[in-house]
Amino acid sequence: MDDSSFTFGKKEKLCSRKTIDLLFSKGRGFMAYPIRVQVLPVKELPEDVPVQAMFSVSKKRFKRAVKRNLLKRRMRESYRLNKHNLYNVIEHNDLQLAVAFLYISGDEMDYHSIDKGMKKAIEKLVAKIEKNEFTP
RNA sequence: ACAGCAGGCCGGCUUGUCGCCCAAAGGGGAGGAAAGUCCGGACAACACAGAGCACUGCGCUUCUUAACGGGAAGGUGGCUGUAAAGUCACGAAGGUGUAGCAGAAAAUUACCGCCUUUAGAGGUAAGGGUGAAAAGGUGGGGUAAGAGCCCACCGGAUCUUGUGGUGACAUGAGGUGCCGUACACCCCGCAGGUUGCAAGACCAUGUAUAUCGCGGUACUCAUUUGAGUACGGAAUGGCUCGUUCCGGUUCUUUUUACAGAUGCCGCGAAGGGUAGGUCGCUAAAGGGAUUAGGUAACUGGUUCCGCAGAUCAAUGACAAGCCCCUUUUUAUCAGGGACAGAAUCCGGCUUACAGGCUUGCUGUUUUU
RNA sequence: CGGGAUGUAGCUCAGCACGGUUUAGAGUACUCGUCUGGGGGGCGAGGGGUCGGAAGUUCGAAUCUUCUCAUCCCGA
Repeated sequence: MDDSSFTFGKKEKLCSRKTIDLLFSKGRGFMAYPIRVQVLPVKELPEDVPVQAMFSVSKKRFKRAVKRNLLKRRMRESYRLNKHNLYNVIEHNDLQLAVAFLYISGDEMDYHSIDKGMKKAIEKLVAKIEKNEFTP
């Protein structure tokens, strides 16, 4: 684990509209309540990082932009602090992934509950990688 | 002191750990509404010789402003309130229309009643019920019975005129019996080209070409057309005139010549493709303090500051302390801290909002 | 982010516009009756609406005005 492993810069964010479209049409998903994860192995990410991630909260479930922003920020914070495990595994397997985290629950949860969910999600994802589900 | 009316301001604070965006040097990083997108501008692209009509919006006065349907101060009337105040309406002059049901009648009214009269017929708005609204009100005279028919007072309207005010208007004097209500339209004045930063400009990527315009080549072959006007069509536009552009009839048939167009090539438009980047993009009708003018909105001067610019989208998470609120006699503990997140930028309006501070005014009660 | 449209019976729509006053209407679905031995289908009758919500104008609002809440569409 190096020093920069708690950062979450622009390089690690999933920005390309094209890859997002591809992720939701071809990627595979699983649940880790209150989060739904959508994953796709990508050949050529534009930046030299193992994972590009994005976070999303439905407008239907939360009308107010303030609440959506708050939940996205909590998810991002939790991902930032827990991602090192995922990075290690991926570098071992020589992969690049595009990942989306969608907030599914209908009510506003505090940071600790979201953190629990995020840890569970990453564990599941790591397990799937170790079973070689994403190697083509 | 309590209750209330009108206005202004604030919109938790501090520290630590780990992070994000812009700049690359320090530094800076959500709001009063960033919201709704209801008005008005700036800015950009496109359109545009001009004139008239229509449509839409606004409509008391004076001022304010880049502009406004906003704001300030003020006027008149209706409604609400004991009051402070709030709210709605208001265009010189004039014209037209509508008012279901009920009711005699919704505006040149006559069912009952009253009066004249043999009857037919006529007069009448005092009384009646209907309705949202019923012919200014009270008293007296008058009359067949009644009525502004006449008179007094009161409430309006209108004309003449004096005074005050920049003005809307206010107020005094005199004249005229002139006297229902509500709404809408006509009319008058002012404003309005359209679309919006996903506007628009540039770069990168780059695959067949339907179609249209311009230029060139070939005139071998095939097809087709032939001056001008009436006329028709298109563009401009909400519509009309006008302007500009295009088409093209002429009794029929044949031959020849000339010129043009299409089939070929190039360029441009369009179409198709791309979904990446740069600019627009933040210094602005800017903000704070102070001062001068003005009742005020606002304007001028001086001085200081340089104040978010993301692009699937930053401005955060966690912890501790303080502050405020709720429960509790108090403290501890526990729970909670409104509405809400920039997206081209400004000026307003409207809507949402815990709690707190503050100025002026009104009413009631008590004391002096 | 910008622009625009629509909310009426369980469902799909009329009626709204410039004109305010009718019992808010049609199709389908539902219930009952009837024709049939029964089903389907036909015929007849019936129930079901605070016209998305709240204020205002008016004697009177689904309709006009203002605010508000949903849903949908278009734009590099």
